[in-house]
Amino acid sequence: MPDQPKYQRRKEDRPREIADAAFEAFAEKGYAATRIDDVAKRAGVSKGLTYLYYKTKEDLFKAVVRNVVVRRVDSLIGDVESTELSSEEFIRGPLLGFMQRMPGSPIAIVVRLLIAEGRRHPDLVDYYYDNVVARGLAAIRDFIERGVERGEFRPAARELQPQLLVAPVMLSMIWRLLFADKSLDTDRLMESQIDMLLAQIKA
Amino acid sequence: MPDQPKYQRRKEDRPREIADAAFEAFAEKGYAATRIDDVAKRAGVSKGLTYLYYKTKEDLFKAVVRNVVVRRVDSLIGDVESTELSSEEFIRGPLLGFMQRMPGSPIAIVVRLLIAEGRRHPDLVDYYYDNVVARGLAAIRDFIERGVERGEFRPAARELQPQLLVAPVMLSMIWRLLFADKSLDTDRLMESQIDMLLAQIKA
DNA sequence: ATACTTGATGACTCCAGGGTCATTAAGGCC
DNA sequence: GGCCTTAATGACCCTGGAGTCATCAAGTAT
Repeated sequence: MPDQPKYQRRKEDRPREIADAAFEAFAEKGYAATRIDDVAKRAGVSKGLTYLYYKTKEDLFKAVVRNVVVRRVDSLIGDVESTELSSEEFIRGPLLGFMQRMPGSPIAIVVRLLIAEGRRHPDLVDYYYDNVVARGLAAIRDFIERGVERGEFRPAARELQPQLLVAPVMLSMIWRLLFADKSLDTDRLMESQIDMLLAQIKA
Repeated sequence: MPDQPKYQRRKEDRPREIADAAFEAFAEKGYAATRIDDVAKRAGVSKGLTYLYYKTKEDLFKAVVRNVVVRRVDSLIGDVESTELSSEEFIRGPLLGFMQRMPGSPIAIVVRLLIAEGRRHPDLVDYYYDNVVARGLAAIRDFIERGVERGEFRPAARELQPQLLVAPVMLSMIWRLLFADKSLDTDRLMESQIDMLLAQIKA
């Protein structure tokens, strides 16, 4: 019977592991119904340790949201600027692909958590707005502006509300969160929207 | 000192009054954070009485959702069929108006509650799907079909996904629930979407 | 007026679960 | 190998809030 130690000390990795476990738990049950004990078990850790790294359940919640958001957003926005495709090619290619992946991504779960708990965490909502919404909208506006300057879009394209592009993504997210079983061709939904928008703004 | 009775017995009205109070409370705080005691206070009633009419907190929640849903949906769907306007006039008039009112209506709050708590109440989600979503989508499809038959819409309009009309409503709801302060011209958003859709399907 | 039914009350029970802390032992250092 | 720091444990505390029930009194029937 080799006496393996009861645990390893892994100060560096614990916070992330706990946050990941918490994300899973929150995703499954929502904030209120998630038990810290359950988070700890998923992370393979005692309840007490969770409180060593996160002083309260709310702290943990905030860490989880910030975590997911930060990990995801930058990559996308980088893409928009680095591409060498024409505007239309970019929209129908990488951008459409990204939009289609959104409803199944962790961002969708963060959105649900925010809708559910946002009222009680206004600072979190602000954080999300600044780091995801505002930056996303700005990126779309920049992209349109560039298209206009290149002569690919009509100048009137500047009046377009970026939210028109986001709306079917939002609906698809909610649809999948609520009606996972009831089928809806969310990919086609986004394609159609892009068709309509391009028809409006193409030079 | 007139000896007014401590309470009246109002068997008939209590359930609705309690459900209304509960709706308010759930709207403000969400399901988990709402205390039955608080609901009772808002309804001007003792906690015990709440349990006379609704056996558990969950029962109360379900009653609230069913209540709001039932009260609202029928009126709308009736409108669609009774109108004598042309299809375009109807869309740009009453339908647009209805869409614009959605984000501020109790339906928006029910949507938030469902997103937050839906996972744990699948029967409620089904109920909502059958009574709101399915019927709403069917109404839109019927409306399009009628437009095609009248020669107002191109036959290809039949291929249109009704969700394209709903998407900006959804986004506006979520936007207002989360970012009440950050302004967004949701009315214009819906108008633009309708412009685009009509451009696609008009004969 | 008196008795009876039942709508309504609110003090009470009970426990789930967030948060604490005394204790343990991993693992680095000399 | 012995010592020390501190990551990690888990038994415990304690509050808040869902749900109960003995009791009261409003309204009704006789």
